[in-house]
Amino acid sequence: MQPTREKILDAVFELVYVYGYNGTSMSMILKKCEIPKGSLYHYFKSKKEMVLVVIEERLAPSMNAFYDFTNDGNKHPLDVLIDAINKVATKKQLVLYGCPLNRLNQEMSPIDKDFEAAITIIYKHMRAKIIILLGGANLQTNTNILAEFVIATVWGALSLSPAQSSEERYLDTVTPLINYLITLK
Amino acid sequence: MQPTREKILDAVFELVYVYGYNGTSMSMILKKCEIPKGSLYHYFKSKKEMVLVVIEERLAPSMNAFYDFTNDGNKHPLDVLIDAINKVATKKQLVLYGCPLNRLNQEMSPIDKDFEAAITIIYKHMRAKIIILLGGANLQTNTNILAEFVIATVWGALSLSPAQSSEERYLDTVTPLINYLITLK
DNA sequence: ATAACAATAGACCATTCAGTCTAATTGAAG
DNA sequence: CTTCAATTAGACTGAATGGTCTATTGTTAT
Repeated sequence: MQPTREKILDAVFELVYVYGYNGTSMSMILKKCEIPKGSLYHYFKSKKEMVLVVIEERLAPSMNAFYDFTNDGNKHPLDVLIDAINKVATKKQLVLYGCPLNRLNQEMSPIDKDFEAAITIIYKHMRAKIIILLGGANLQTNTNILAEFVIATVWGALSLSPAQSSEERYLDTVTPLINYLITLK
Repeated sequence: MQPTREKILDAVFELVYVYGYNGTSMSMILKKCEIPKGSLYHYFKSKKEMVLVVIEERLAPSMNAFYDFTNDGNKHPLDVLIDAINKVATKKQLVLYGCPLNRLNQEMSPIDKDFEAAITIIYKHMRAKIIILLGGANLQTNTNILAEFVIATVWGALSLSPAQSSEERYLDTVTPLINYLITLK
C-alpha cells in the first residue's frame, strides 16, 4: 500500500488540478484519501505548504517529463518539438482540463508570491529545455521568443472551452503552429 | 452617483477577475462597494447568479468591444486582426492578469455547467467575428481553425507568468504569430 | 397626507473553513 | 518485554462563508 504522505500528495494534485486551490477544501482531500485530519497535519503544517510541496513533487516532475527531449537522437529539433506538441493530444486530462501548471499559475500567481515563484521556476525550466533543443537547429529566428510562443499557443489551445474539448480540436487549433514551425526549417 | 446595482457589478467584475470566483467572498464585495448585505441580496439572489449577471453585463461587452472590426473600412482583414492583437498590449490589466474570459473559463467551466454555457456563448461570438473578418480575405487556410489558433495564442501569451509580464514581453511572444499571419496574405 | 413599494441597513443563522489538541495506537530498537 | 517516537484518530475551536430575516428609510403615485 502507498505511504500516507504520497497518497495525500496524489490526491491533492488531482483535486487542485480540477477544482483549483481555492476550490479544494481540506475535507475534500481527507475524504478522497480516507485518512483522518491528524495524519494530514502530521505531514504538512498548512494547506498552502502542502500544495507548494505538490508543486515540487508532483507538478514539476510531470511537466519536466513532457519536455525531456534527451532521447531523440538524430531527428531535426523542430520535428522533435512538433512530436511533443502532438503528444499532448494523447493525454486526455490535458485536453479536458488544460495544462495544470497554467491553471494554477492563472489562479495563484496574481495573488500569492510564493506560488508565483514556485510556478515560475518550473516554467523557466521548461522554456530552457525548449531553447536548448532549438539551439541545435541554427534557425534564423530568436529561439527564446519562439519557445515562449510555442508554450503560449499550446497552453492557449488547451484552455479553449472544455465544453467541446477533444483530441481533434486541440490538434486542429495547433495545426497553424506546426505549419509555421515547418516553414522555419 | 452610480446606481447600487451597477456599482456591485463593477466591483464583482474586478474582484472576480483578479481573485477568481472561489477567491472572492461576499464580504470582500460588500467592503469594496461599501453597501450593506441587504442591498446586495435585494438585487441578486445568490453569489452564483450575481456572477452570471456580471458575465453577461460586464464580461461579454468588454470582450465584444475588443473584437468589433466593423469600423475598419478598406484595410486587409489580416492587418485588422494584427492591429487587434497588438492593441491588447496597450491594456495594462490584460497584460498583468490575462484574459478575464479565459481566467474564468479555466476556473469554472470544468466544475459548473452554467458558467461553462455562459462563457462558451461569449467565446463563440468572438470567434464568429474573427471568422467573418477573415472570410473577406480569401485565404488558402481554414479560417475556423485560424481563428481558434489566434485566440489560443493570444490567451496563452497573456497567461505566461505574471511575474515578468509586460507589454514588451507580450508583443515578443506574439511576434511569431504575426509573422505567420503575414505569410498568409 | 397616505398608501404602497423599492431600497437600505445590519443583526443573525447554519454550515463550512483551515487549523489545534489530546489521546490512542502502531512499529522499531534495545 | 519495554521504551519511545512516529503515526493515526477524531473531537474541538474560532473565524469566515453564503445566505436569511425583520426593521427602517426613501420615493412615488394617488
